[in-house]
Amino acid sequence: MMLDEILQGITQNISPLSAVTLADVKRLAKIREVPKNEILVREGDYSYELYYVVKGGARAYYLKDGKTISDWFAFENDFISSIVSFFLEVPSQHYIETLEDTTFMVLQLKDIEFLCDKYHDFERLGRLSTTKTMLQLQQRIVSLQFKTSKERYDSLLEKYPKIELRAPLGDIASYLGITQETLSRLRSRKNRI
Amino acid sequence: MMLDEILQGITQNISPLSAVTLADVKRLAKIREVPKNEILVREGDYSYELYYVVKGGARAYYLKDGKTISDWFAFENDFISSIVSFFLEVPSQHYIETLEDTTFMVLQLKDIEFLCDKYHDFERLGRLSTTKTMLQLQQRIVSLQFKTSKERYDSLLEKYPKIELRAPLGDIASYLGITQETLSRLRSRKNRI
DNA sequence: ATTCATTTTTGAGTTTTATCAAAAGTAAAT
DNA sequence: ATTTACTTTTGATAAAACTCAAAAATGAAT
Repeated sequence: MMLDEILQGITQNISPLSAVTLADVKRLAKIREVPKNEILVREGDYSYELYYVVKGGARAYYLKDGKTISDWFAFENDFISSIVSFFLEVPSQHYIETLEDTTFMVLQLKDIEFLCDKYHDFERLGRLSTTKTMLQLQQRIVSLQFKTSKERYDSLLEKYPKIELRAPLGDIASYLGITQETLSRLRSRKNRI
Repeated sequence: MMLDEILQGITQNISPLSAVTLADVKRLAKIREVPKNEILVREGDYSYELYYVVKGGARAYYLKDGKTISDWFAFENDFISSIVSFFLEVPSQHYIETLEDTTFMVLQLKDIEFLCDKYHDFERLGRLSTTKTMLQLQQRIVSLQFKTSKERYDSLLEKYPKIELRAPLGDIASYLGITQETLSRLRSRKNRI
C-alpha cells in the first residue's frame, strides 16, 4: 500500500517507529491529490495541516507590498506547511500553492499531538525532523546573509537541479531575495560562460 | 540553588518536566562562568555542548573571505551552540565567543541523547525548543529576504533593545547582512529624524 | 495556424550598498 | 595626561540591484 512506502521512506531517513506506532500513524495520515496551481492555505487561514510531498511540488509564499515572495519550495520527500501558523496556531501569513499536480500525505496537528503524546518514538521522529528543518533554515540564512545572488542561485540549483523547469522565474527570484529581472540577467550571464 | 531556577524558567517557557526527569537533568547540567571575549568553540572543533545563557551574552560567527560574519546572538535565556556541528556531529564552521562576562548552563550532547532516550517528557522539551528555534530562524529569513536594512535593524532592536551597547557595530552589521559602514550611516540617519 | 494571456528578457536610468581610505572618537594602560 | 589599540564615522567612487517600460518568447485554447 502507498502509505507504507511513504512512511518507510520517512522513518528510514529520520528515525524508526515501532509497528504499533506505525499502525496508528497509518490510520491517521491521509493521501490527498491536488491539481496544479491550487491553493491549499490562504493568508488569514488557521492551518492545522502538515503536508509531505509524495509526488509533485508546492511552494509557500507571502505578500509584501502587493508582491508575492516565495519562502519555501517542497518537492518529492519534502515537508511543507504554513510553518508559523501550524506551530503557533495563529492565522497564516503564508499561502501554500501547488506548482504541479501533486500527491501529498497530510497529517493534522491534533493527530500529531496525539501521536507525540502517546508514542515516545513518534515524539523522537518529530524532534529529529524539526531539527532537520531547522538546519536547512540555518543554511538558508547563511546563504541570504552574505552570498552573492549568483552563489545563492547555484546552491538552490544544487538542491533542486531542475527547479527552473518546475517553478516560474519570479517565484525562484523572490525565494533568492532578488527581482525576477535580476535573476533573468544572472541566468543569461551564466549561460554565456 | 541556581540550577533549579534556571530549569524552572526553561520548563515554564517551553514544556514541563517530571520531578524524576528534573533531578536527572540537574545531575547532568553544569554551570560555567566565562570571561568576556573568550572563545568557546573554534572552526574545525567538534562541538558537543549546548549553551544556555543565564547571564551575559555571546555570539556565533563564521569566517568568509577573511571577514567575520555574525550568525546568532544569545543573551539572557537564549540557547546557543555551533548548531550544525552539534546536531550533525561534524567539525564546526562557527566560532562561539562571549560578548561579556557570561554565566552559561552547559549540556553535553551525549547527556541530551541519554535524557531524550530515557524520558519522554525531555524528548518533548527538546522537540518544542527546537521548534521554537526553527520559528526564530524562519522569521530571520523573512527579514533577510525582503526587508530593507533599516527594517532589519529595527526588528533586531525590537528583539534586543540595547544590543548596540552589548555588541560591537561590526558584529551587528554582519548579522544584518550589511557592512559596518552602512550600519553606521543607517544609525546616524535614523538619529537625525 | 492564429490569437490571447502569461512569462521571460532586454534596456535605460536611479537607488542602494560595497569598497577603499582616512579621520574622528573611545577606552584602557602606562 | 599621553600613548596605543580599537571602534565608529565620514567621504568618494564603484558595483550591484532595483524600478519602470517595452519587446520577445512561450504556451494554451480556439
